[in-house]
Amino acid sequence: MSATIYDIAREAGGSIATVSRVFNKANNVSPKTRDKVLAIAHNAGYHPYAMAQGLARKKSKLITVIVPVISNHFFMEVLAGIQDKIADEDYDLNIYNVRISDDLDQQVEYLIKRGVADGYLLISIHLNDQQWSRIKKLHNNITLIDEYHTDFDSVSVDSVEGAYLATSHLINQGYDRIAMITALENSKPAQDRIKGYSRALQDAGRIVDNSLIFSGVHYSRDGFTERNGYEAMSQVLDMEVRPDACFASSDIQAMGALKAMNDKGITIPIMGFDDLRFSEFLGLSSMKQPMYDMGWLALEKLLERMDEDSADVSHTIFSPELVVRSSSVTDKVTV
Amino acid sequence: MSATIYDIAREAGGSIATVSRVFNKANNVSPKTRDKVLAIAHNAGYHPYAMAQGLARKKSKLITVIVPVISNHFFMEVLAGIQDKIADEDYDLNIYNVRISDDLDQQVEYLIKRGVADGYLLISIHLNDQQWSRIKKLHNNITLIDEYHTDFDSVSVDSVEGAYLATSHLINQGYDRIAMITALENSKPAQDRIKGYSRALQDAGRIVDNSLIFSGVHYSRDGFTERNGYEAMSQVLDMEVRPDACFASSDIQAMGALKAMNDKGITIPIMGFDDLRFSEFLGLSSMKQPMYDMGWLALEKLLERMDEDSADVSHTIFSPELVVRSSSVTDKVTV
DNA sequence: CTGAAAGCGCTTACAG
DNA sequence: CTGAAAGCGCTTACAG
Repeated sequence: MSATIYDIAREAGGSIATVSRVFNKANNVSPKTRDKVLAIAHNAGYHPYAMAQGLARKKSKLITVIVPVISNHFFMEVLAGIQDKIADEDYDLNIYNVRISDDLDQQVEYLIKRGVADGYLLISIHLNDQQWSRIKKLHNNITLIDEYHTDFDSVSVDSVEGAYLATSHLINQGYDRIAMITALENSKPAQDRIKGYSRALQDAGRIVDNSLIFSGVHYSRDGFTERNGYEAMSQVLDMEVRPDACFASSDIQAMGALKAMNDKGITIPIMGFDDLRFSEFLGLSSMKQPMYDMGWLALEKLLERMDEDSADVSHTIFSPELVVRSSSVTDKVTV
Repeated sequence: MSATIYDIAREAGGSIATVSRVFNKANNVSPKTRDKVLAIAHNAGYHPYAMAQGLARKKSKLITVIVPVISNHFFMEVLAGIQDKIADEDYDLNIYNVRISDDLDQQVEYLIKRGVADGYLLISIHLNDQQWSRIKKLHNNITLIDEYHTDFDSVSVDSVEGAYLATSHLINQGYDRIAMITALENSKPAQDRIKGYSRALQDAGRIVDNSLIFSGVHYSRDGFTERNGYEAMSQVLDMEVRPDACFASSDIQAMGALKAMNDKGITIPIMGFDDLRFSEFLGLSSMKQPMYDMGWLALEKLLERMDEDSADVSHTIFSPELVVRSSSVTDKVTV
């Protein structure tokens, strides 16, 4: 270890309390003393040891973000919002990754029990009721992003509605046989999007045909990959009675689907979901999720909660917004 | 705070030393005592408080990754490698973001001085000699990724060579007027790639024409964006004497460039740099960087360093690999 | 404005 | 196999 508060105090001819005050920006230190301490500290490369501060204060001035290892574009954008917001605050951010597996809840519990942060932002962590109630007992300052539970503050997007709108957009243009490209079966967002797709069809008086729902073969990242979309679209195009439009459960899959269509020389209208940065450059129609805003807002909520223990639980649910580009527009598609 | 070691010890009718031993997997505890402590602890939701452990042990069992806020695909892939590697180790990972600005070195210094981690992985942090030597004094366990400095273990890619190979690939196909799309002028990788581009031209007996180097207008994320590439390519295509090929300093810019060509109905051969996941699905030729391996290897080096203080400094420099797809292939491009 | 002292929750020789 | 005690590096009433 390098210099400690004792070293600085000795050299400055003062007490450790004074050194501590200087670094805690207390106002009850004479300018003279302050400058002296600061100079010596700078010279020695001294800075209070975070672990010791944390223990003494019982506060770490740290916000922990917990996110699945499947780091994707969604997470990157949410994180950008969090980072921009925290830049204004007197907190540090640190990010922990958890693996999506059976012990997901244990991993989250472990991170919270160790108790390094003053507040936690959980992104895309989906647990069951019982698991959430165990978590609830561990800490009061937890905000959920991309997940909903009555006991926690949360910021999420209505995937069901988004898929409903996307599918309706296709229906309204007169398409008959609308295929869907989905992801891993037990992925929460994937399920929600199938639900919205099905409802839209039903509300339009159509029958939901499960043979029109494709999922590819490769499931890395829960199937939200270009490859998965490529495979699924290949299957779609190989059908005897070819679908005349397609809704993909993510832009990243839609991108693979676009390539599959290109390789086969067949194009059908397609919609994605997410509206990633690059989608505009693919001419890909999509459902826009306010990812950046979600991150920003979630942190804001969390900080409020940390201030005000007893505030009512707050839930914000954004509605995805239809963004129409060339990929789903009829006149561009029909020859 | 919730239960402490004292609570558990009291309830178990033992001393805190024993409780501590149980949680530290020491072998000198009777099975009976161990089980009892574990049961009580589980019930109380107890786990040693990381800050206290860190202070007492003077070790945190933590590796910190420091990365610019400009989180991009490169970083995502590197991180994936780090994460997969650390899964086998008895360490936790946490990620801190720093802003790219004049006080970048200060931010890094601050994070290291607070001293929460046992080792640091710095990704894409570019500093000058003087700044690096200050950092060097702060901690012995620091590994650089995507940066080279004699004093630190490092894992990087030869951007100059990569750009050289990319440009040569275009030259070898007989293109005459090869434009380059670059990024922010003072971005290190951008500079290196211009260098490689220029050298390749010179070695082929060509003259480097600065009016063929375009950089777009928008510089968010240092100019490594779809938008920037779109703008730059629009300029390229508007030239009176149009270039007959183009090297873009990143795939993300190449993607925007592809769109610009599409919008104008003009196509010229193009190469990117990075070989991102989606590039295969765009048919984009590129220079492959082993991002995942870089992350994995860097962590390995760091752990070795933590074991063996005095080992020689180690540098690994990967050579990017040419990946040819349809975007740069002649017969597909010339009508 | 400054200092002495208790306390934060743990780990780890040391002694038994 | 177990316990008493010192120590990790700080913060923060309390007293002056």
